[in-house]
Amino acid sequence: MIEKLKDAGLRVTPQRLAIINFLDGNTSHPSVEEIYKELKPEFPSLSMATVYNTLQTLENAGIIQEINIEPGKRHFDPNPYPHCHFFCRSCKRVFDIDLGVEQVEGKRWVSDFWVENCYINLMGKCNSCMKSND
Amino acid sequence: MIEKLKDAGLRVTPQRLAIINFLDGNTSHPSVEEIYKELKPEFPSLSMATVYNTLQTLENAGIIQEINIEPGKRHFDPNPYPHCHFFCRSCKRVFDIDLGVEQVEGKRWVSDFWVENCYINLMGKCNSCMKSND
DNA sequence: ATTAGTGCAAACACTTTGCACGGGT
DNA sequence: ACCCGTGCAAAGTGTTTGCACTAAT
Repeated sequence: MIEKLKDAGLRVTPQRLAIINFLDGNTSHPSVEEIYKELKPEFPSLSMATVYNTLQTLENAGIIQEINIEPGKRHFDPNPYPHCHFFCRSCKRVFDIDLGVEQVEGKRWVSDFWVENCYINLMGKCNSCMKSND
Repeated sequence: MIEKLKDAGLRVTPQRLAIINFLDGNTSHPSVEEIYKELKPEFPSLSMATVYNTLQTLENAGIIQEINIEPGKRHFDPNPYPHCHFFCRSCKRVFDIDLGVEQVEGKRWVSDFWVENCYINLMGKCNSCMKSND
């Protein structure tokens, strides 16, 4: 991921490294605030603005993907390739979910629209919330 | 739609009628503010709170569907059945788009998740924004 | 040396809440 | 008469912005 940063002509700063390290291999699909809270102890000077900036930058560079699944809250996924997500309305967590759907990658025309991204979002309750009746 | 209101045990108020009338047959997928602005002249006393309340109520009753496609802004569709949407990043409009995908309706288990809704969202640029280079 | 990136605080956009009043049933 | 729905204002949540300072190249 650090290589990808350099390749994109972006500067390697401690803050960016920390965010990348936290996201890399992370399957929890954290929100902006979760990322901030996680890194704040280690980086007391870290500001929300930097987290927002960095995530936006990484997304623009195609290194991560934004997940717009929880109304009014942005989540991020270190895996930039299209895949399906599930949002639990009860515990508010985001999961990867395999629907066996083959998602087309890359930009293309679909009828009258120039499609750049495709998102498949499922909503409901995760198993543990179902069990505990939340 | 008015019948559906009554069937759901909801009161038929002028505000709700106005919102339903505006949405019914409307394919523009308006945001909350667009609905408010449209109806305000006709209903000077109308408040945003009522618009939010009503839309939430109609969604809960399964009469309309919410579309979470523009980050940080809610849109609504009078068609409550699952179908695909396209969001133009340039003009910020939401369109119906036919992918020829058969979407399953109703709640069901998908692997470990209790799935209640499914959304397929495409993002990019609409034809007219492509042409005008916006 | 240059200029991209950071951090702070204030501003912003959208949504929710509490409560008194009014209208639908 | 009951009580659901409305409207107002205030508060809440998440995000963006402007600008001076700092640090990566």
